[in-house]
Amino acid sequence: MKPTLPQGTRDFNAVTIRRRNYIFDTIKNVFELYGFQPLETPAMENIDTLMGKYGEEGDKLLFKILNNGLDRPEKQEQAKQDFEKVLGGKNVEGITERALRYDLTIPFARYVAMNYGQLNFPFKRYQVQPVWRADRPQKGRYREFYQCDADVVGSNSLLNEVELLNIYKDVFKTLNIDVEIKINNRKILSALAELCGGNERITDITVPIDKLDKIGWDKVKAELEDRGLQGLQIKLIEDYISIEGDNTTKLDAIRSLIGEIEIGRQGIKELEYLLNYNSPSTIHHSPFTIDFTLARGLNYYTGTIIEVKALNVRMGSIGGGGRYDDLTGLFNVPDLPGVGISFGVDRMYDVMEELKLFPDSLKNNTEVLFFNLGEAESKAAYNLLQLLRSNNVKAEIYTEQSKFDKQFKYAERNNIPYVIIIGSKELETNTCVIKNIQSGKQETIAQEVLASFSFQ
RNA sequence: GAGGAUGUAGCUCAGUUGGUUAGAGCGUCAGUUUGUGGCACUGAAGGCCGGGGGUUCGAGACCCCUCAUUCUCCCCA
Repeated sequence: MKPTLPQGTRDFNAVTIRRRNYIFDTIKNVFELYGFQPLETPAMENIDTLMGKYGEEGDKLLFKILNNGLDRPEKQEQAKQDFEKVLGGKNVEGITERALRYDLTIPFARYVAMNYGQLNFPFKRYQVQPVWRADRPQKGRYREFYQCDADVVGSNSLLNEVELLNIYKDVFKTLNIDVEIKINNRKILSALAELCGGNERITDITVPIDKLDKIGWDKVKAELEDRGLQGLQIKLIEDYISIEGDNTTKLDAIRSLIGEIEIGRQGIKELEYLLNYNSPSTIHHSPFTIDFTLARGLNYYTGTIIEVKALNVRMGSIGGGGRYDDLTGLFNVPDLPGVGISFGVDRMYDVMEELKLFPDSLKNNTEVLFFNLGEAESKAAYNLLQLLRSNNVKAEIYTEQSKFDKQFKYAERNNIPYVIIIGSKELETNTCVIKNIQSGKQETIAQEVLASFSFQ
């Protein structure tokens, strides 16, 4: 058979893994630095845990796992009936009762709800694991990809937002990725919705304006009309999205637009708090940008919302997050507020590769290769090999007794800087030849002093 | 879910208005060189031209179907 990969999945070679680990390690270090503790959850969850949490679209994108044992004779009749229902578009427990995780937030909420009694609140966890979505793959979109999340539950304090914003700032600064960190507040959008006829309009308003930078005002306007918004309301939304300038200017403008509404005032106050806390003297030079068109699709967000966009490159968002007042309510633990952020590592990788941001020092591999030039020769080499390893020198031996040509090429292609040659001559005199592949220089030394040779 | 592009050697790709036995570069293997790689030269192996059907005297090329990859929209990280 011809081997292939499932659509949207990838193998990772050594170089790629080293680079990915560089990103993972950077993020994890910052998470730990801010006092977050690691958590891992299973690749699969009960399907009930995930269904209905990501909107209609999300349900379609869940990878569902077929139950085992459907072919057992005593189950076949039931299985056929259940499958009929599946064909009608329903999920039936008899056919599938598990699904692959779609994000890290809902499994975390499930975990918090299950362990509510044991956790020490405010509870801060980070999680670095793959998620799966049955989306159609394209640039920057995969069916299996990693998310790195940090969340805090059990605290209403905006200090948590301050922390998370600074985590974003620190990670992208360390990795040298130029980003725009955009923030907004759902309460401001709620106030706008209220002015447009009620809070239940929020989706009709946010979905179109979220697309503004992509499709332009005319199309946004058309979509608003389709969704039943009318003259004065559309004018208001136009005024809203037309707000421009630095953060201070934007705050002034939004105040005069929706400042009459209580929830809007709250949202503005929160936004102002975050910007002042992070950069008290120079609000306009803040690394964070107010973006009133930022809405975010997930409807469980209730306060601050954040999204990170890489500059100088065409790529969807590489991170996002926000505050949710009642995530665990879905699992019968009400009134537990939380706030979290997520890093999209695979997109960050693509951005860094495109902008050539990976340091060369990541090519960390074997330092020494012992040639294999015969039975007795390789045995002598093997003893020295183990000696070097015990001195923490990354070393290997060529396991085939091949021509020099081959062994040299192996060293070259694997970027191994040194080869050590022990042939019959060296065997007799208890010496070995150390050759630097790059410079071509070589020297013969006694085997007993090899351990103190400095490879660099 | 909607639309576009591309499938030819291990890899990257040529292949003219349809015309003999399908090519190049890189890589692989062998040799020049049995204890010294990179460079050079010589030679070799390697192809159901994604799959199926059709048009034609004749299809890698044209038409239809199908599969795969990729990009855009929707949505998202």
